[in-house]
Amino acid sequence: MTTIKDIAQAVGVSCTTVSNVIHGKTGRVSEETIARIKEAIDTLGYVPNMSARSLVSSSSKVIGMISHLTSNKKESIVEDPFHSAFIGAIEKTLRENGYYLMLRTVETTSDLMNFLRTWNVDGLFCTGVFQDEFFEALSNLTIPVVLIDSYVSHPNICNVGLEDYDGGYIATRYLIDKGHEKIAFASPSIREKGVVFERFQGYKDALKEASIPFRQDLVFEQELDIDTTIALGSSLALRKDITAVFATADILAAGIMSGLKQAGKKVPDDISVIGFDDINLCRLTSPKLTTIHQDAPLKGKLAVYFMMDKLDNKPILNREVILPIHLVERESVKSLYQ
Amino acid sequence: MTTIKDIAQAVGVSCTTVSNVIHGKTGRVSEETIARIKEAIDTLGYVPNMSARSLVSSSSKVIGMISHLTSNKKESIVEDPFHSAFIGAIEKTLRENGYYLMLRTVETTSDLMNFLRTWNVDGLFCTGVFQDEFFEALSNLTIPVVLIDSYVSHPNICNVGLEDYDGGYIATRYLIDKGHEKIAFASPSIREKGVVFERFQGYKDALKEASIPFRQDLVFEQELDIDTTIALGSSLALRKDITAVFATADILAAGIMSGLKQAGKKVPDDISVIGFDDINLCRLTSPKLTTIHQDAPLKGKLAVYFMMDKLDNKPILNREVILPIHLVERESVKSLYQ
DNA sequence: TTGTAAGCGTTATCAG
DNA sequence: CTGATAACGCTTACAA
Repeated sequence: MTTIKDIAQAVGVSCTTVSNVIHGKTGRVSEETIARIKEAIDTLGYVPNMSARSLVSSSSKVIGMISHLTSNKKESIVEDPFHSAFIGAIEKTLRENGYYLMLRTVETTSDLMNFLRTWNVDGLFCTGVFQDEFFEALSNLTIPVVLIDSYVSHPNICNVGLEDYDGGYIATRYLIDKGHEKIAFASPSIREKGVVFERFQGYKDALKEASIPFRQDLVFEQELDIDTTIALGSSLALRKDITAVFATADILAAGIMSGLKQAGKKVPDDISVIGFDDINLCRLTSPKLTTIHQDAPLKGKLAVYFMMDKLDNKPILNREVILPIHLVERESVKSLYQ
Repeated sequence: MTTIKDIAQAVGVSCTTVSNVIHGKTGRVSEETIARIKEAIDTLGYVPNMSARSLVSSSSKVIGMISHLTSNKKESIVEDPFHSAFIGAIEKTLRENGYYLMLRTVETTSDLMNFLRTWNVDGLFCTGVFQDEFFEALSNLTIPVVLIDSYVSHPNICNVGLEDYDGGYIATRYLIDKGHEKIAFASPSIREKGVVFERFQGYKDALKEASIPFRQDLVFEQELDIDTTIALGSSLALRKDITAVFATADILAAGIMSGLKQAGKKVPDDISVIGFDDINLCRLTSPKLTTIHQDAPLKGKLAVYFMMDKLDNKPILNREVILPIHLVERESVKSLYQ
């Protein structure tokens, strides 16, 4: 393994000079030395040893992508097809900026702290953080933290999120405009200050605006695994009163459609369904799923931009960016008029 | 940050002793010292610094999950919903064994080498490796390499794969048994010694066995992005002669079904479709997709077991494990008889 | 313009 | 049973 020392010896200079050249602190080094060092680096195939760098600088160029395992969710972040969509974008952008991505699942706050110190982690991405002890810990960190899809706020922390409230509102409003009144709300568990909570508010406000009374027995909180979503669809089929359902994730919506169909119901003729996310799946179901669109790769890219600005100590003008959503009309909602 | 030195001072012993206790080299240390050291570790919150460890031991507990960017594929591994299914399993199992997972996309062989040396990477996972210069480089590494879904073989390298040939054969045979003869083969590009190549052989052999002539104009090599798959479906609808299509990935199959439907064809009445992988999507399309099942999380788990055995220098009895597949009959294939 | 030397946290060797 | 000490590769004052 070629080290700085090897380069220094080969060229006949000191380690300092080599190190300086490597870091572009080239002010005090002659053109010729620079050239010879650069050549030696190439021919000897020098690669910096990050462990050594990290040891001396207590910074590692490692960015952690953290999946916080809450008690009920057993699998790690990458299980979720939606999340995996932007993790690719994150790796790419980080790499282009000279950083490395570590994936890590943590269960407790101290798991997280240990991880950070084990590697001198330089920065952190997290998704779906709530107002709890874990968030508390995050906000006390000295390294940059960028949250994705989280409704918790702190001066130290950047957020990239979505118009979730608007999404919930627009989806519901769309159903109402099509003449629906008995609109079910299906989602994973609605936790305060969470993405789903926001969409839920949008749903309720749209109802209220249309003077449709909110009914608690129309909200269905479910796990997102395929069996439960399909089962939910089947049981929804039994509810004669419901004419439409707003599901806060496309995979949920698709599962419901499948269950509905299994129970002999036709979408959208018997019951309308609208989703959220606009993943590819929406174009593969039949009927194709009407949904609220969001741009997942852009989310990832923006998250990394935030991260880079913070790592470079650039001033952050705005800690939050909220990406727009819009409705994509396809075939899963029927108008009750005419 | 608490270091070994801090612990040593607190307890009143040397760093060596602390280090020994940490590593269970406890033979030569008194019970009492051990207890006191352990307590100090707890109360002071000591966490080992991996950079330092890595520096001195040239091993880092970092395992790389490599995505090899070939010229045509632009995005990184995690973009693929299928791959993300087992990457979660990998992170989990690695973590349980005290390792860390780095995700990294590389374009060239030297990118890879640089990455390895930068971090003293202890082991590597790769998917979809072909017989090329990149593989050459992998097989010359001194660290454990575990390949997933690759048909290249080398004494240094472990493989976890699938009965791809059988899958291709069984899928095709199933269609033939249902009376189909004009069976299209749809897949991403068929590269020698690749997963798809094997499935293709299975397809051809099943045809041959049934004395159905193989026709090159029935094979469709396509990208897997949703637009092209749907377009393929639509264009397949124009081919009056085809009665069934075997797609080597469920996302492909689903796209084709969608395109077919868009072009006014009914699956399976007008044309039958069979997929491969058995991802959740299969139960969300309508008709539900008949497919070849594989166990993706198990793949991930086994890959890690291989990795652990190699890292522990356990003897590897068998460098290859081939997971079984089986047919899952759903609704997308129609029998042409009666 | 370049070099010396200390030190980052850990482990391993060898000597008490 | 325990402790010095050197070494891993790199950066950074400080010297020259």
